Amino acid sequence: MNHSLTEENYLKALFHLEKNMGEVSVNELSKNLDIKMPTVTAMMKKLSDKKLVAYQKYKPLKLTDKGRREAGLIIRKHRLTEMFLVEKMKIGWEEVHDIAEQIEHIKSTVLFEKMDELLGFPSIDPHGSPIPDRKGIMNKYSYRKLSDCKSGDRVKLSALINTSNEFLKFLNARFLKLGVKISINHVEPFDGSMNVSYSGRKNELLSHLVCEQILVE
Amino acid sequence: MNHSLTEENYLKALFHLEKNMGEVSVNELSKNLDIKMPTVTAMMKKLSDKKLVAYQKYKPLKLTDKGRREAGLIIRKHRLTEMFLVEKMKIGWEEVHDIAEQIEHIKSTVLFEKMDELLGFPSIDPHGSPIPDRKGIMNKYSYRKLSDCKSGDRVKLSALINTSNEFLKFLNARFLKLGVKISINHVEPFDGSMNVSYSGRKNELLSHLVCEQILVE
DNA sequence: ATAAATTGTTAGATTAGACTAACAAATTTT
DNA sequence: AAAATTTGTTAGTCTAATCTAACAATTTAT
Ligand SMILES: [Mn+2]
Ligand SMILES: [Mn+2]
Ligand SMILES: [Mn+2]
Ligand SMILES: [Mn+2]
Repeated sequence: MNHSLTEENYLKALFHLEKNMGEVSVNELSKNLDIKMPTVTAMMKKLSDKKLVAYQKYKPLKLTDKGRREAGLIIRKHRLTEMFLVEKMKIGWEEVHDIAEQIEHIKSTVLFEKMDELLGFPSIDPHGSPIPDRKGIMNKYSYRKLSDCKSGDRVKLSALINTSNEFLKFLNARFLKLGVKISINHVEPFDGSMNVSYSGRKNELLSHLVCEQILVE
Repeated sequence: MNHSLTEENYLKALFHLEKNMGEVSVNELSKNLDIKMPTVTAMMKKLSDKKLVAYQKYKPLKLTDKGRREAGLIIRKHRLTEMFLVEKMKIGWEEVHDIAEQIEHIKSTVLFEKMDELLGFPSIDPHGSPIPDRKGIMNKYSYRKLSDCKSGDRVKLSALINTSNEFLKFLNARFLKLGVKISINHVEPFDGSMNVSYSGRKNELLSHLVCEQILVE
């Protein structure tokens, strides 16, 4: 129940890869963390000793229930922090991830309980991602991609797949943020780009690549 | 300009010992950090290479100006954090030190600038200790100890020498906090204990040991 | 079914930060 | 001044987390 910062980052990465890809290979985790494969193998054995990962040579990596719960709790701290930084400290949503990446490792129950309380027990972070509960359980959301919508649809921007600094700045420049109601005027059949309108902005053009990163309901 | 958490803790400890004791020995620093002397010697050499400590074999340890500035900046982050946790997050002053001990190592300018701004650029932390400025310079305060006051004095509780969890809980139990106006009714010559009154509490008895930990003006 | 490419493991080295044991210098006591 | 004590340094070991090089297993392509 007490892990190093390094172990925590491995758990978190594994959790996210499992969620997005299903089976996770040593190679994938290695690339994701930018850490060489032998180092990853060594850490998997260590986490296996701690019963956080079910490790078997040459088999896909799998978190144990315990490992998944612990990872969920770290992600909870990460997302509560991001929400706190945006809502209570007025830091831009494109700046909070790097700070949360560090604060998620702080050992303190009271700090995160206070954040939770002051935020009114939020269920999503500033990018629309779900905040795992106190047991580390994360609800998966069921939004669809903006790129899957059709001409005439009127939808609400609810979450993001890509939450990188660069993408968030791209959205800032176009006044796109969570909650914005988007009307799809036209979908260009050739490249899948969309002509959309939303609060104040008329006929904004969004590439297919961008529309694939945006989740709506 | 980029130090490990470990290096930062050494710098901070050195800073505090220099401030309180003047000359600092390897032995003192070793005891203070609860790290064996050979480890401390090794770290002093490392910090010497980084021009943060002026290290000479068998001589007292001395921070360089650079080292003192860097230490000041870490203490600044620590104390801004404590103030933020108490003022903005309503965490008890006896709980914030352990959290700040971790958050002081977070790498982020915006986080601490926001704290500073939201707090209205405070000059002291929740225990009355001065917050170093943006250059890492710390004003030393010129309060006197409650134990140095005499019968009939009316003073204001302004800072604490001991800021341990236990002492803070002791003060909590007696409703003693920063800003409280204390009237000294009587000083017992035998053991130096004081009979004092303050907002609501009449004839509270404080031992000499306790009075020595309280700074007033 | 082989061969080639990719993926994964093992072995051995490195760095940061800790330790103990042994020795040396400095300080204090006698 | 000599002896005893304390303080500080050096040398060598350990663990966590990283790496590279070499080899082995698995998967993919031919
Ligand atoms: Mn994030
Ligand atoms: Mn992290
Ligand atoms: Mn403190
Ligand atoms: Mn610290």
